[in-house]
Amino acid sequence: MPNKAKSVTIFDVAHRAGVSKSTVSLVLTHSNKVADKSKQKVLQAIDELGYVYNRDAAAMRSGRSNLVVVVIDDLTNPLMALLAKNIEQALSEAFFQAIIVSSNNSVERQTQLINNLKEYKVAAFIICPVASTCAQWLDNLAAAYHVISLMHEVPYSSAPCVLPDYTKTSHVVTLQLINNSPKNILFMGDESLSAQGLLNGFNSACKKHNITPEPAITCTKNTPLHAKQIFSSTLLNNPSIDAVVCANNIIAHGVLAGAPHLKNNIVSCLHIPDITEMQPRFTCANINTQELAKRSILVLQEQLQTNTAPVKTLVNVNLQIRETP
Amino acid sequence: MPNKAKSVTIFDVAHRAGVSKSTVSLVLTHSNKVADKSKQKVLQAIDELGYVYNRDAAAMRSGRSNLVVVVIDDLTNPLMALLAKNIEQALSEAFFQAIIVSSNNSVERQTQLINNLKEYKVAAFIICPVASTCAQWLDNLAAAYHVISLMHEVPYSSAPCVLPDYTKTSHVVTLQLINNSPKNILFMGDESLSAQGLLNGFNSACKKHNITPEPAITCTKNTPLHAKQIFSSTLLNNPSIDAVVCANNIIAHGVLAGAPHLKNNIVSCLHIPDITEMQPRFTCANINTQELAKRSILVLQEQLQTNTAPVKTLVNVNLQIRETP
DNA sequence: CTGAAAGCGCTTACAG
DNA sequence: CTGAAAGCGCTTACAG
Repeated sequence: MPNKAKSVTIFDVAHRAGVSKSTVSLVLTHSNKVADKSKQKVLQAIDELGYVYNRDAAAMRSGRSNLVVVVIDDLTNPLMALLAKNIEQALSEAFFQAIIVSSNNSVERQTQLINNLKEYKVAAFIICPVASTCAQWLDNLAAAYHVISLMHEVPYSSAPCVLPDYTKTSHVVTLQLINNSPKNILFMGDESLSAQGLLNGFNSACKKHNITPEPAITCTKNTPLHAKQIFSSTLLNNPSIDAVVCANNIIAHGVLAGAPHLKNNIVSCLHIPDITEMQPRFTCANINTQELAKRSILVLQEQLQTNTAPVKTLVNVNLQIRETP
Repeated sequence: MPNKAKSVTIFDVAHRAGVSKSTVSLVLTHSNKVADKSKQKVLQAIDELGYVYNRDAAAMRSGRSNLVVVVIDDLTNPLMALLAKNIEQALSEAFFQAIIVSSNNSVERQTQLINNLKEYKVAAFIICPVASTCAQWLDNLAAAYHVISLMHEVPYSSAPCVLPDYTKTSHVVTLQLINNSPKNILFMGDESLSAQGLLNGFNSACKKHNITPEPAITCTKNTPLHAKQIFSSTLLNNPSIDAVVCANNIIAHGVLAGAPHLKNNIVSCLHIPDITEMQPRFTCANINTQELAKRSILVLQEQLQTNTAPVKTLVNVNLQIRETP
């Protein structure tokens, strides 16, 4: 039962309203150089005919579009899903239409998606780049399209980016942990583009207290089970570890499962929302996805209006201390 | 730094390849009535010029499109995020481009989104309808566009739908619980469109064993905290309740928190993936999102090719019994 | 198998 | 403030 009578065009509207096509077009583009009386007639005709605006035709003619592609690295990560939702909302308030797609942490899929979407007229790409994104590739894209890198920064790329202050995140979380006077403290990162920032903040916090941390460890898979296995075997080789800073609460849960006796000495940098959790189980830093979304749109609008130099926007995070159970 | 030299068109390609526009168009639309030699010349010219196909122009002229809008009710529900990912993948394999948007469980937002997206040329709408969706509205939409209702069925709507077998889900889960010979069994539903199906399966399982269940309860908010509060007060009024069938594991976690002594008598119908969970904590039924995605695409393709009568597709679920801890 | 021509539904100067 | 005309980049019959 598809598009029947899809043939209502501005010509029909103009005819019915007793004005010219141009006038209808001016009404549709919210121009102010149209008489109020004509405008009312046009709006009424639109209503009576059930006319729907054809944005493809408009975009083709004008060279402009209100479509913004949002490439999420992993929709099944609840933090990224929340971010996607907030971005969509913020775009909508700025009169853009979001197109959300997921690259599933695959650089090939990321490339393919963007190449596919280049074939449609879009105003910009907001990308949460996957780990192995090439800086050259991103810069080439940014040379031809409006691009914003969100949540992660591709090293040595000059594309504008908006992200949480990861270094501060791990710094404050680590300082909080050091209050417990641990002896041997370990950082467990993940494979995301932001792991380095987290490690830096961790190291600087240790240095501040003249602590030499254990050699940092990376979880290749972001699951509690994997984190548990990795941590358990690390603990076997180095039983003196008595405190752990984890990149996120997924990893923290795995570490806790592998070493329940450390439960007061495990903290998490990024808090990923967890549906069955009734209250945060680890001291962590709260990522403000709403603020990230808002900032991205501001940067985007600035880019669209004036071709300004790319900027790096760091969004603040707030320490959230676990209430002792 | 936007679209510069965006002016490469099939005319330029045709010129460079030494053929006509028509020939280039035929190559682009994968027609088989073009000589191999010409095809190679065209492909080479495309490559050399960095030509990118303009699908908006093509869609406008041909009246066809490969864009499929996927309206998710709540992206922050991990089960729906997973479904979105699988739908996108399945669409991609069928040479469609998915556009994912989230209605955030708001019927106004759902309407607004779809009205906005009607202004672009799209091939179909795949909608996970929110609770208060009006059947008349959906039927009107389905009269003008290709529409598939996914995960939820709007009562009395005649739009084709693809969903898990909710009635069977709660039925098998309840039967499993009845094995523990509980005395007073309660159903706790949510406010989704699928709650009725779950309740039916629950009731039929009770009836089969000549059990009269307690009056069912509905959680107005899908959070463990709310479920805990609701259940705790229910238990105060009716302390004899000793078994609970929950609509999903979010609710089940709340119930468990409110009544830890019932831990072996709490089951969950729908399993919503939970990032920090290492293994399922409740006996539940597994929803196969991949199968749901695949089925949706099959129904969609059938609709597009032949305007067949709308069908209702129920996808099977598998009981997953919790291992006793 | 290829070329010339018309047209999809808009916007945009440009005259009136 | 309004109208007639050109054109955005394609596809589609229709002749050759």
